[in-house]
Amino acid sequence: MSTCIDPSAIPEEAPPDPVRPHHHGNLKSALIDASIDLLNADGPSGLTLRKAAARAGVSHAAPAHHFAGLADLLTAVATRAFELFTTAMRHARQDAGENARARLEGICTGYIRFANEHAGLFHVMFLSADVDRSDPHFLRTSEAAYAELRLACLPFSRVAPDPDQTLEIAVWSLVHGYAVLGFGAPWRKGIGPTPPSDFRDLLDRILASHTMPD
Amino acid sequence: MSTCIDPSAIPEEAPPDPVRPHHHGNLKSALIDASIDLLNADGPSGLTLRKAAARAGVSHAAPAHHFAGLADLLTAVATRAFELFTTAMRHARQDAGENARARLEGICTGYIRFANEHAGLFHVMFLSADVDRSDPHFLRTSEAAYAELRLACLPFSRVAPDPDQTLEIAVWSLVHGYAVLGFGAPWRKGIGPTPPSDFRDLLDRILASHTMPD
DNA sequence: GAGGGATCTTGACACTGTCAAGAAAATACC
DNA sequence: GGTATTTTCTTGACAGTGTCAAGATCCCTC
Repeated sequence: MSTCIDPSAIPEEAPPDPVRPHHHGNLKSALIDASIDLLNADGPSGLTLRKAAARAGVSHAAPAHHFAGLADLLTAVATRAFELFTTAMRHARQDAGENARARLEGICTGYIRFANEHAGLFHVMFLSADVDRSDPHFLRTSEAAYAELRLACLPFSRVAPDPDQTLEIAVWSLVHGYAVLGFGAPWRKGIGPTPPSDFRDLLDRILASHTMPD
Repeated sequence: MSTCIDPSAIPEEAPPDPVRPHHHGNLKSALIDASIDLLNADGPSGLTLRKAAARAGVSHAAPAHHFAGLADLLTAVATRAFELFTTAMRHARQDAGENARARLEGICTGYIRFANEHAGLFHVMFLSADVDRSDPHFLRTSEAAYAELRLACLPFSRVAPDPDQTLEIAVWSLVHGYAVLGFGAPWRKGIGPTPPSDFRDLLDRILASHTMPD
């Protein structure tokens, strides 16, 4: 009897999708990737739990098993983004060579360029009200990014270590304010004046009263 | 027959609400007020078209006749907020007296204090992705706020007028970055280091290389 | 006083995040 | 190896959101 029917010929009852098994395999990471794609494509409001799920090829409620909610996904995205941010600044520093001043400049340039080129991500990292900024994993990676900037400021400290961190806060506020008030993200256009041709002039004003280590 | 029934006794058919007439009177302004209340109470995500309508005592679709959509309401709220912002800085400047340096410091202090005390509004003004920042009315009021800061920077310009606006952009970026990276809004907690005891130290670094006009 | 435009309401739609219940697969356990 | 449990995902539902269409109501003008 069994020979009468070729098992491979009959339309089998429920092989739901041979290419996509029931288990995704690495859905958590895939959802973060999808979210970053959506943010880069459509800006801060382009990210949605359901759209991220659809882009990862999964039903709308699947993310709930990996993220407690939208805020949790946003926090994970911001965390991943800070890793990219740190490596971007690190590369900018390395490209700048050995000179301490050039290195700090490189960090700041990387900071601003990242804000412009990844405006959606940058928005989530710094401006989203939903990210849980007390999350331990988020804290660790964001502080790693700040450490990169702090390290570049160290050679310019009036006293080392500066107890009030005045210089690094000044540089950090300057570059962040400049990046945020800028210029590049289409949904932030027209916010301010034309940026100066070179950020160096602004940095000069912060470092003017200091000895140049090189 | 008519005497059999006291007209004031029967539950009349449809006097919908004697205290609230069909026409609100000044709904557009009332919606902006309600939105500001909601933002101050519940933060940036507390503002909703329907909630603003309910708070103004009006049906959920009524705002559509005064605002093209949520983005339009947000733009109007941001515009109103910039007016408050400007007067706040102006008061801070007047309280600071005649000394140019003290006046600039007052402006910056007012800037930061406003960001902390009206965090929800500040978020909409500067950080919301939905505000139409090319709206003429918005542009006018926001530029008035910037003018207040620019005016306070004028006495410190190396050359007057500074063609590159380097100084004012430096001060502006510094104070804005400091305010945004701060400190005060509960949903932004834990973002950075402890702020220095006084913003004056940071301002010193911007103005160090300049002649003090007073 | 009648017409017309502005203003508001009601109802509906698609979309959102979130929850509950169940199916399917992987894993643990005996 | 076979069963039980846990993890993972699906389906379905719910309230809340912005937005649109159609109608009721009011005010103003002619």
